[in-house]
Amino acid sequence: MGKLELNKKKKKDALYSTAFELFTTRGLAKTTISDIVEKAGVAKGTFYLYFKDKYDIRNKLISHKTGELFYKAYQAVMETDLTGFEPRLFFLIDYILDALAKDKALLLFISKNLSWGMFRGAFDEKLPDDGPQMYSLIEQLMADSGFSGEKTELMLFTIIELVGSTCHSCILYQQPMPMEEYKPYLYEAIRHILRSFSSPGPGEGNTD
Amino acid sequence: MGKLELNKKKKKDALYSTAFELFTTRGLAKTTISDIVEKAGVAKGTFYLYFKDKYDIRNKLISHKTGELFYKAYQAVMETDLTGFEPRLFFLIDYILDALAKDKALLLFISKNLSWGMFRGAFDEKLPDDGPQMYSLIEQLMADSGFSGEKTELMLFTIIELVGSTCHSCILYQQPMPMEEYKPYLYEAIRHILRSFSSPGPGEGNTD
Amino acid sequence: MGKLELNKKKKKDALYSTAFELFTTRGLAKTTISDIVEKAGVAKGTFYLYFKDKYDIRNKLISHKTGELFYKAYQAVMETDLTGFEPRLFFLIDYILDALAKDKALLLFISKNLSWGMFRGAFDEKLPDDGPQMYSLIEQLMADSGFSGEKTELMLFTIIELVGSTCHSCILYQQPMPMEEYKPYLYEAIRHILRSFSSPGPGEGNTD
Amino acid sequence: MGKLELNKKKKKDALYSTAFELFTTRGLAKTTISDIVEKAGVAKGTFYLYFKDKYDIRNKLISHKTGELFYKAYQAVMETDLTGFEPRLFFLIDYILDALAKDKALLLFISKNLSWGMFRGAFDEKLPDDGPQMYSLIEQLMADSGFSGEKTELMLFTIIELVGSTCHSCILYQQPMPMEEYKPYLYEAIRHILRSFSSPGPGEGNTD
DNA sequence: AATGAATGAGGTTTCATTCAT
DNA sequence: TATGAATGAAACCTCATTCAT
Repeated sequence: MGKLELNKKKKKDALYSTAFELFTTRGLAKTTISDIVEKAGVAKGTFYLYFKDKYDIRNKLISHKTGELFYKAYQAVMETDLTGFEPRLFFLIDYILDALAKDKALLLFISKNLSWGMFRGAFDEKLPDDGPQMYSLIEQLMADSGFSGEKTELMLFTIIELVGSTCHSCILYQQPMPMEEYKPYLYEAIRHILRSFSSPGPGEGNTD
Repeated sequence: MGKLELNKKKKKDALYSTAFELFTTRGLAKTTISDIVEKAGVAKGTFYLYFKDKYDIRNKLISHKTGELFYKAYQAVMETDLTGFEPRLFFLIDYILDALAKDKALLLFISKNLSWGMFRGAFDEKLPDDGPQMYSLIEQLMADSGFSGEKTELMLFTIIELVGSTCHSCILYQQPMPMEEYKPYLYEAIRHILRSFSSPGPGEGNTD
Repeated sequence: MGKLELNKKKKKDALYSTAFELFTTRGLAKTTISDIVEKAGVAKGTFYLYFKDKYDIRNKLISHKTGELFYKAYQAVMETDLTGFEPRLFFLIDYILDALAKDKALLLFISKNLSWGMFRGAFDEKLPDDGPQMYSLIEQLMADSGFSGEKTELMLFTIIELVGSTCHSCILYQQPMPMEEYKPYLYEAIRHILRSFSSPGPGEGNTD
Repeated sequence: MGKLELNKKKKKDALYSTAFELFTTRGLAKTTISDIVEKAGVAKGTFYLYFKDKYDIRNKLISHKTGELFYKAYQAVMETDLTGFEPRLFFLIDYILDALAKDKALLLFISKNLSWGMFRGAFDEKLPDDGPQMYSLIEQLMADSGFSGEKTELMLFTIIELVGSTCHSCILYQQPMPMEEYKPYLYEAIRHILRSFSSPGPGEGNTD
């Protein structure tokens, strides 16, 4: 990479990290492009060389940050000796919840975006050099764990929405209780949900 | 109520309904106070007579609309012959999901705010003449159904977050599938969650 | 005075005193009519029954407050045994300076308006029931003191401007020194000014 | 200075001179920022690039205009053959009074600000490229004139306040008489004041 | 005489975007 | 590529004033 290219990347990165800091501290609506470029130490015009507007850089950041978090969680799973889908899934959830509990700004930022849309590549614009997509990582995990079955997607959807939504409330507002206290109930609920998808589906089996 | 008072209420109501319409059609960020007052047919100063700013009227609207929806659902439950907590709960959920499916603008507006905070009176400012609070309605429902037990709050929290979060995705984006298709799985999952809270709690019972 | 008349005067007085308080604490520009009526506990429309606008009540207040101060000073002089113009003049100045030093808000308010214009009835609008005008009080003082002479008006003008201007700086900002320290020099200067007007006027006498 | 820098200065200067013109013709309160930028031919945003608000540009203008006037007066003194403090002082006063009599708008603008605060660098913000401070100019004049003595500052203060205050009344309102008529009396008074500071101070010497 | 809800002109201020350098 | 002064539309908000009650 030439000197020019390096310099270019440096400015872009400065914009990314500054924007993230400002979005998480003062919020999207109260962050202006002027704020970002000033703190990043680049000129106003430079911003427009790389991003269309505030929402453009926001979307790219969400996509990037979420992907990064899942990828780290996935790597952590792979470094354990765990086998089987369920243990690995709980490890993954645990990892993510811990990370978010430690970085509430991040949680607030990706917020309820930690949901299904993210997994299905609903985002049009990605960081160009982003790694593998999240959904494929989970599929990988399931394949590696010998897990396979119908309705798998629905099961994942249900679990992800439940985890994302409850952790938002428990971590950020300690409502109705802190995450650590709620976790046992959440995991128990997830275990039951897994079973609800393993047993003959609604309307399929004999429910007499 | 005198002529003056009536006129006062009329203006305020015009602001409320116009703001709701604009928020749900073009979004909060793209709705200006000028838009609201112009469409409502009142002067700009009048807006500031009743609301601090855009966010003030938004919050009051969310609180009001959510409360209204729950109250209607509660009333509908009471008009049925259903007895027992579970059937009533499913009727309530069904009622709300149907209402939201029919009014996606409302869903998008109260969006993921259809969550725990709403139930616990976390909102400081209510419409002055708002009816009973939502949480007390649910408690009423449970008491009437002879349902009582510890961890009831946790159970409600878990279910509400799951329903709110999944319906957002299924109704608004048909992701991963339309609500009607997902419903059987959701209800089955809820049934299992209910059971997970009925059985001895995590770490409490014998889990051999 | 009937009950109605009394009530009327009460409201007007409330407006006067509230306006004075606000003008002296937050300044004219930052005081709104809304502020005044709210604090005075009367309705907005009531303000317009008695005053044209903010500047109207301001002018009437200045005129009133200045006249009041001079009248008190005059009365104080009259209660002493002092005779002769000079001793009485210095007593008068002393009285006023002390009063202003004790009430800096008042000084700031009548500020540099404590000047010639005030003495010559330059103000069009007076408080209807204001007492005798200031200039006639001084004339009275001079007549009572057996003082009379040409150029008397010029002498008074010169002294009043000097006192008003220097006390503004010394009392409010202690610049270049506090009033108490400056006073001896001021009085000495005034004594010399008196002499400058007693001696043959400029261009009149033989100045060889 | 580059083309860009020149253009920048041109805009700022246009704002300064337009603001001065409007402030002096229609007054501060009745001049809006919209008026200024429109007449100056720049965009509204440009104003906020250089000034905080109306009061900011006003203060900078007062400081600038007063300094300019004093500097011109000082230069004029230096071009004469006058020696000794008193003749030079009277020349200086004369110069300033004439200038103000010819430019009543300027007098009204710097108004009673032509006072002690100005001399002691009480102003925090100056035009960046402002010349020497006024007080140091007077000190220079006194040093050059071989004049030195205690209480010099007090003497200057007394004279400046007297001149500033009386000229305001005489020039602007011809009250109690036009400046030209009052001048002989003013100068005679100043001569006496000078003597009052030359003779043993109040309470210091034998005044029998 | 007194009220105070309603007005809306008109002010201030912000900020995304452009473009000459 | 990078700059940052300049723009000006468009937002916000205030407040003196009116007038029906």
